[in-house]
This record gives sequence, C-alpha cells and structure tokens, in this order.
Amino acid sequence: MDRTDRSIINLLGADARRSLADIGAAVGLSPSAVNERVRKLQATGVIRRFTVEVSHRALDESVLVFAQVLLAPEADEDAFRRAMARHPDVLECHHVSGRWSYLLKLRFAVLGDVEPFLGELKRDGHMAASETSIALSTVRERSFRDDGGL
Amino acid sequence: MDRTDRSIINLLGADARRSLADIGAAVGLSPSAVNERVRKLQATGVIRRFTVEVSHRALDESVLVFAQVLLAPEADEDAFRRAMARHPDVLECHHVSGRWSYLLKLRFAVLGDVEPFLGELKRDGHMAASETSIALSTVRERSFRDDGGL
DNA sequence: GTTGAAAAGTATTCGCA
DNA sequence: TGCGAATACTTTTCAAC
Repeated sequence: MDRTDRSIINLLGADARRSLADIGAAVGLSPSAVNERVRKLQATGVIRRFTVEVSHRALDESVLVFAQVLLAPEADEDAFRRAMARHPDVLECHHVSGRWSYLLKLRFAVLGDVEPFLGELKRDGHMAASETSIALSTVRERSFRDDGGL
Repeated sequence: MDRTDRSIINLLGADARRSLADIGAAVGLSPSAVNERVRKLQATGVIRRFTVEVSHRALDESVLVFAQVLLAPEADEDAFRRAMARHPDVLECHHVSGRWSYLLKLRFAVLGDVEPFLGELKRDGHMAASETSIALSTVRERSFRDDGGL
C-alpha cells in the first residue's frame, strides 16, 4: 500500500472502467504492472469490489431518512442487527456512541413508507425510542476519501 | 427503465466487472443488447459511474463519525455548503429536517482528528452547536437498494 | 516488482431482422 | 430493440530481468 496504490485506487474510484494502459500512463507503470497491483489490492481486501454508482431518483428511492434508534432494554440486540442486515430499506446501520444505540440510513420511494418501517421496528420489540430526520437536500455523498490525486 | 434494466443494475452493483455475455445470460439478452442498455443507462444518468468499493481500514480511515450541526443564525449557508463539498474529511453532507441543520458523515484516521475538525467549523463561524457520535461498529453499509435479484 | 510481447477474452460497431 | 458476426481493444499470462 504505497503512494502508487493510493493513486490507482483514486483513479478507479473516479472511473473503474479506465483501461490499465490509461492508469499506467497516469501513474508511470506498464499495464501489466498496474494489473498486478490491482490484483493484489483485491486479494488483500483493500478493493472490496467493482461496482456502479446509481441515481437514487431513477431507482425510486428519492426519500432519504436518517433514524436514530434507542434499543429497548429487553431487546435481542443480535436479532436487531440481523434484521437490519437483511432489511431492504436499510442502507446503513451503525452502532454508535452517545444517547442513541444505532444510527440508520434508509431510503424509501415515498415519505409514506417511513412510518410503516418505524412501526415494524417497534412492533418487533427492538425499539424503545427513535428520532428520525429527513434529508431535504444532499450537498455531498461519496463512499471514500479521495484526497490528493495522483 | 424496465425490469431488465433493474436486473442489470443489480448485477453490476454486485460486480461491475461481469462481462456483457455473463449479464446477458442472466437476463436473457445478447451481449450487444446488454451493452446498448448499459450505454443508455449511463447516458440517461441512471448509472452515474463505474467505481470501486474500498476497505476503509486499509485506507487509514478507520474512524467513522456522524456530526449533527446547527448553523449559526448569522452563518453564510452557501459558504458552509461549499466548504463541506470541498472538505476532504466530509463523506456526506445532508440538509435535514428537525432540530439540527445538517448531518455530516465523516471519516478520520484517528479519533484525535475529530476535535480539530469541529474546531475548524466553529472558528469559521458556521456552527452554533453540534452533536457528534462515533460509530463503534458497522452492521451494514451499502449505497443502494438491491432488492429482488434478476 | 517490473517489463514487453503473445494469447485469450471483451467490448463495440454495424447491417439486418 | 434485439441479434450475430467482424473489428478493435483490453486484460491476462509468462519468460526474462
């Protein structure tokens, strides 16, 4: 994991379809040397996977909601985590420090889908309390730091 | 944007390096038909870009923090948004409903980097108050819903 | 680790249904 | 829109450094 690997990752983050020759030209390596580095970055788990970034609007997931959840004292925390890991509406689920137990990032087609989701959590006995906020607009949204090009 | 497009997007989301032939076999189309659909999905902005998913641990971004920020009444909101859009530590910045003005998702190398970041916001006159929580563990983290394979 | 060239595999184009 | 064949690239492999 040296400076060159970082550059390669940044370039792939911006456009994972750039050819090895292109990337090589940018970082000063031959295509096969870049290939070997990318292979290792995948093998060591630095690169988790190649994927695609999608317009939420187009996918009918226009409503972005953050929910802070306080677990009930008698809640089965493992069951809660498993439920969150499976739930289609849950994009992110983090165990957090502070007043709340978990922070959830959720996406829905319409605002009306939010209440049933929270009702479900309550009904399942997971949740003692929650506070939700709706994203009115998004200034920025990316998945990793990309400081210092090349 | 029909069912087939959705399937293609889900498949690319799981592995953007799958060949057009593979994807075609999965959705019942020829490679060139898949290619044409992917091209259109990009042209219409449904697919924003091909990218790479990275291990935060490996990138020295182990510390995940969420900060809820209340803007000062006299704050220049546009300047704040521009600052957030540029700041390397800011992964996400959403204008939210409720008690707070903005929700930030931040990543740092070490916990000690958090305080300077908040100090910076305060010093710049953007922030009236904030509440931060640190992610102790992450149950799930993905960027779009992927319900219903094929 | 890196290179350069050969081999294998893919994307892309285009005429046609 | 989708297909299949031809073309142009790209990735991948490998012997050598």
